[in-house]
Amino acid sequence: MERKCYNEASKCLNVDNMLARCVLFSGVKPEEIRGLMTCMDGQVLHYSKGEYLLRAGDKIDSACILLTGGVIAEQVDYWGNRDILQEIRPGELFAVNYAINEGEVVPSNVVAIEDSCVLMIDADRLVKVCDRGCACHNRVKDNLILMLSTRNRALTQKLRHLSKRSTREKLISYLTEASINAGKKEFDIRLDRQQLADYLAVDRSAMSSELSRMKNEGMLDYKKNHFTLYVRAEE
Amino acid sequence: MERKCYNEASKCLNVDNMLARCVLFSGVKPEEIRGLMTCMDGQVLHYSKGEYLLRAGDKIDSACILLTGGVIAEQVDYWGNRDILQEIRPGELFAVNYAINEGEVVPSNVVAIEDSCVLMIDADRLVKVCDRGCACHNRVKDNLILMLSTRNRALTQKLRHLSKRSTREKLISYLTEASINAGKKEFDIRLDRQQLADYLAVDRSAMSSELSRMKNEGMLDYKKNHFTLYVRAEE
DNA sequence: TAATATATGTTGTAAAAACAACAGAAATGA
DNA sequence: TCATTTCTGTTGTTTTTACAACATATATTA
Repeated sequence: MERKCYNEASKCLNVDNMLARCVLFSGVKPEEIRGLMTCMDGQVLHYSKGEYLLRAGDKIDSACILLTGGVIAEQVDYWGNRDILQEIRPGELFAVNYAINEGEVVPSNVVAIEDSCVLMIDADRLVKVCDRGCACHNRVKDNLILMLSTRNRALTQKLRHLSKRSTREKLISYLTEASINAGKKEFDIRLDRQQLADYLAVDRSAMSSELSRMKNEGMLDYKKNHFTLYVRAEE
Repeated sequence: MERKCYNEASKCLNVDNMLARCVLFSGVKPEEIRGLMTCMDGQVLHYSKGEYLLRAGDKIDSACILLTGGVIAEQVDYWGNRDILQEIRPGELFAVNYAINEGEVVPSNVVAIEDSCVLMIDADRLVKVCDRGCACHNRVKDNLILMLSTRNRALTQKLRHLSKRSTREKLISYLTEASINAGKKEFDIRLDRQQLADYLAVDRSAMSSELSRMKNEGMLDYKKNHFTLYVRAEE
């Protein structure tokens, strides 16, 4: 695992444009990125395939952006069962929540599945606006707030569905939300059946059965991704 | 529902000290709060018991802090079934994620269960640091990042457990995390059985049975809130 | 268009969870 | 200390879900 500062590393990597397309740097011009990296002291670390970037239990002080390669977050339980939580692709920001809140430990391993370059940005430098008071640093901070807030919404939403005990209740929660978002009782959903089942953490075929039971009961109608909800008198 | 600016309303409410204890205003002196409220144009709204602060589907541009009284967030599905998601107490910040991301609709109703006073802060004014460049405004922004990040961690963590399909897997996920946090295989948990069951969205007695099954299999031992995990060879 | 692949729905069976009812342990308080 | 309440564990029954295997519908592509 070798370490370089961003401005040196970027000579070979040529990732300025890629970074400029990240939400975190939205509104920052590619040519401003290098200045930003100086003031945030961005460091680029190289990991070989199979090497661990983070291990469950670590405490960290830097947020990470994957520049090249690929890494995954994996959860390994006490008894050794492994579960892949997430695949992280170039341009994605990760570990930021644990870097900002330094006391908290990282809950999962992060491991390189290809040779990878990772940009590390110290959370304090990311959050505290530097003395030079550069406008783009403030912009990054605003972007960070937006990203955290967006993620928060998505998580809250999913959690509302997953907190329901039965498949039917999960479906009702999901479909109600889709209907609220659409602003009407007829709407399309973005997920296919398998994706929806995965999202709601249920079996696909069992979910299909439940949907058709609900259709028989007159609660709703659907064809593929198009749903219609019906209020009806209790029989 | 009547509306006043903060500095006027606070004459009767006397909530400067309470606000100063909120995480959002941590590090801001009580006497600075009023200046901050001027520059953020904080408005205080009064709602009578039963009145709706927000309805599912609304778009909003202000974050809310409950000053006095009590409100709840409730989810009502398309078929009219009501579910209380959250009780909000004085000092708590809510709706901030939907205010920051203006395009998104609020997914649940918020209704006053007592006569309540609510401080509304326009999200743009909260996030954009004002021209006067007051230090405490920047401090509030830092606090907001910390709050969003903390909440993000809690949600991610809960979601990791709830994404598991079976009670056993949920328990394994929860206990593994507790063990990682403790840094050893022996630890106390903060929740009692009913709270843990609610957190994992399973039935308490079924969860108790599962725990004792796991104990019989030699995976772990426990007494009340004290748990010990055992690695053991497959029999 | 035919052939193939993919997505969705259906059914019966096995497994798991919820539910209900109760017993015993621990905590609380008079 | 005893009575009462709260918490936890246990058991049997019912309900729900997962699972597997297959049927049908839809989409894709040769």
